[in-house]
Order: sequence, then C-alpha cells, then structure tokens
Amino acid sequence: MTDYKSELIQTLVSRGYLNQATDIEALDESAAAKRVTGYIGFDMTADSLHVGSLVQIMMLRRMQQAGHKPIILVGTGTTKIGDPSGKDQSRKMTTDETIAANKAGILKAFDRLLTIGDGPSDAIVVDNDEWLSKFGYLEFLRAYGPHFTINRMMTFESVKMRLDREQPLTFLEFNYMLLQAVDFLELSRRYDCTLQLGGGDQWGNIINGVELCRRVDQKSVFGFTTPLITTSSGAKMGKSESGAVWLNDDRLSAYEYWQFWRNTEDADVGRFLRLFTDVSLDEIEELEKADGAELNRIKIRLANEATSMLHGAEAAQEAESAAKAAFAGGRTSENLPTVEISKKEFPTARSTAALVKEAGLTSSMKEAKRKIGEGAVYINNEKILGLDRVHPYDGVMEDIGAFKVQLGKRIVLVKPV
RNA sequence: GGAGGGGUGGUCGAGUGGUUAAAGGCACCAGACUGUAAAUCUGGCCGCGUGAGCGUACGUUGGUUCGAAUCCAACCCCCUCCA
Repeated sequence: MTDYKSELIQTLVSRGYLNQATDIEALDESAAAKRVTGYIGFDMTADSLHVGSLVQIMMLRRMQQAGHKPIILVGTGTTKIGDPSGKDQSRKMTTDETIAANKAGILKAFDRLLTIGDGPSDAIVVDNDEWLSKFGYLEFLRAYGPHFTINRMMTFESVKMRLDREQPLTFLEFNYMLLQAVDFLELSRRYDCTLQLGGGDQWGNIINGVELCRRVDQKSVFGFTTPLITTSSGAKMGKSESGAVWLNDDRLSAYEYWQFWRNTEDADVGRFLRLFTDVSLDEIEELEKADGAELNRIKIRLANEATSMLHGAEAAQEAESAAKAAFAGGRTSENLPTVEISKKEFPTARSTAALVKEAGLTSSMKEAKRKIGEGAVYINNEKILGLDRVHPYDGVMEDIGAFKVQLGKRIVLVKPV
C-alpha cells in the first residue's frame, strides 16, 4: 500500500474508506501541510440517519481526529429537490415542516459522534438553505447555467440509469446536481472548504462541484468517496431483524443497535472494526486472528465499541449484560426493549399470541399463532407450544415486573400496567 | 392535442370469465444445523377464527354476468412515439 504523507489520507485509505478520489496525491499534500476543511451533505429525508450513513459520519470523525475541520452540511435546500442518484423512482416531495423536524432528529446523532463547536477542528453545522433558497431563478441560471452542458450532464450515472430504464427523471431532479455543485462552491468561498466526502453514489455530484469551483473561482478542490458497504454475503448493510438500523435511540434501542453489530458476519468483523470503531489498526490485526467461535468475542468487542460511540459506554455495558442474560441465561435485564400493555380491556391475563403481537414481534395475531406453532415462542424462558396458554398478569417475572417474550432471537419485555 | 402500451400482493412478475387469496423469483420471518455467523435444508409469508369457514384484495367508480383481476363504460395516473 502506498504511504501517504498526511495522517488523514493515510488513515482513510488504510481503514478502507477509499473508493474513488480526485487527485489524491495533491489532497494528501494539502492535508499534510495545513488544516483542511471538508464536508459531507446529508439529506433530511427521515428523522434519523441509519447505519448506511455511518461510514460517512465516521469519515468526518476521522477528519476531526486528524486535526482537520469537518462541516456537516444540512441539506434543507437540496432535500426540497430530491437527489435522483441511486434511485430509480422519484421521491415524494417533502414538506418544509417535515424537513425541519427531520433536521432536529438527524443532528442528534452527530452530537454523539463529533465534537461540534467553535474550536479550530470542531465540526460546524451549515444549512444549504441559507444560500439555495435565496437565488432568483434567472439569477441562478445566469450565474451557473453556462458552466454545465446538457451533454455532460447526460453522461452521469444517475441520469443514465433513469433514461436507460425508461423511468421518468423530472426536470426538478435533473437540477439536483447543479445545486450540490453550488453547495461546494459556496462552502469553498465561505469556509475555505476544499474537500467533499460522500458515498460512492455521490461521485457524479461531487465531480460537478469540483469542476464548478475550478471554472468559476479557478480553485482546486477535492472529492473523496467511499465504497458501498455491503456484508460479505452481498446484502446491503443496515438491516436488522426489525427493519432499518437507525442511529437514534427512539427509533432503535441501544440494545438492538448492539445486537446489530453483535450479529455481524464472520468475514466482516475486521473490516467493520476498521470502518466503524476507533480501535487501532494494530489491535484490529491482532483481534482478527481469532477464528471460528472465538470470533464471537470479537463481535462483542465490535458491538461495544460501536454502541458506546453512539449511545455511550453505559448503554453499551447495559446492552452487553442484557444480551448475556438473554442468550446465556442468568438474570433478565430490564435493559431489553420494553412495551407496556394496558390491563383495561383484559383485566386478568393475556394469551401467548396476544403477548407476542403486543410486543410488536409479529404484525398480526395470525402470525403470532403461526410462530407459536413453529416452536419459536418463549414466554419467561419457557417454550410455548399450545395456543390455549393464558398468562395471568401475576405471572410476570418478579425481578422486572414484565413478561419476557421471545420470538426467535428477538426478545421484548411486555409490562402490564 | 393525436396514436399506441400499461397500472396485480413488500418488490419483480405470471395470469385475459369460474377449480385464483391469485404461478414463479427476490426480499422478509421462523424451525433444523451451528457459534446470537455464513452456507444449506424445511416451513411460513392479507386479516379474523382451533376449525369447517368468513371478511377484505388485482388504479378509482359504476355496469354486464349465476359468476370478473380477467368483459364494457367513465375517470385518475404512468410510459412510448408523433405534434
């Protein structure tokens, strides 16, 4: 592997973040010589990011660790348009209120993973609505339109894909790449930002920004993208038993987040440690020597590192002990996900199926009953086979005052109130 | 505006009057095997019911028919070509 002069590029490359970059030698020089300001844009399409975005956030973290300055670009303006990259369908228009609410939710995760503030390498949060919403249409066209040719725009992957598949690409979406390019230009002017990071699907958008900066300001800036992170068996990363792996704990509890990492495939452990934790490369190399069942120990380490980074060391601890109790036996922890049920309608007891359904482990009673038939359901550590079992509320586990409801690997505490 | 094509379950995609809750693939869930892994095999995958069964469902609304996802009409949406 090539040696890079700057700590930043050396780290990014050796830990596996590099997919493509523009003039990486020059970027390396620059990062070795001075504090570089770099950014990543995030769309405000949900009220929380999920692990899919974690690689990107980790790159900002690496920047900060190496003494550079990260910018979190909140894409309020661009979210109003909708990025067509990597999507074969137009997205629904998002309302302004939703975008604002999403922004608040998304920023929560950054608070944990980056130091945001006024210091020289503290991250700052910038919203592209600041400039994008101010342009008049004619003004915008005159200022930037001449720097983009349709000929070139048509060659970008995001555009080609839609055309090839004969899927509509609206004019609105077609403009997205201009806006993102203008973002880069604005940031370079306002904050002397010279680097844009992003996922592999952002390559086209990033290139446009780099070219725009060169054309308009004769300034050379850099782009750097990560590979799409998939699991070794080829699945896109970021699915858990219960759907997307959200970063916010009101969407996905620390316990479930921990479980997600704990269930990493064998072949991915080393790669994920490099990408998603701060564990040193030397130590990772050492850890990777583990083999077979030994790997479980390393997976726990990975889960602890990743969880404590996002939810705090205490939450990681609790998750680990909850898991230990759940899988290895022992005292059941109250840190497992908990659902409350009301005793109102059924004052004395619930059926097994009702508990499973209310725990959110299945979406219907029907399915719950099916799973009971398959032998997948345990209540308070007891395998339940018949459908006629009824659980009086005083049958809750004493130490936690709740039923321990288990479907396969998933465990939820159901607390009658 | 004109001509043609199309809208089916989470998704892709069969199905052109009854035996179709709707083939098949993917995704997903569970079981077995294991190490809370992968691969593999098995089962499941609209809802309610233990069950026979019932209720909903093939863009929307009406109609024809003993019977419609399948035929007809109007409407909505999408695509292609032409203007």
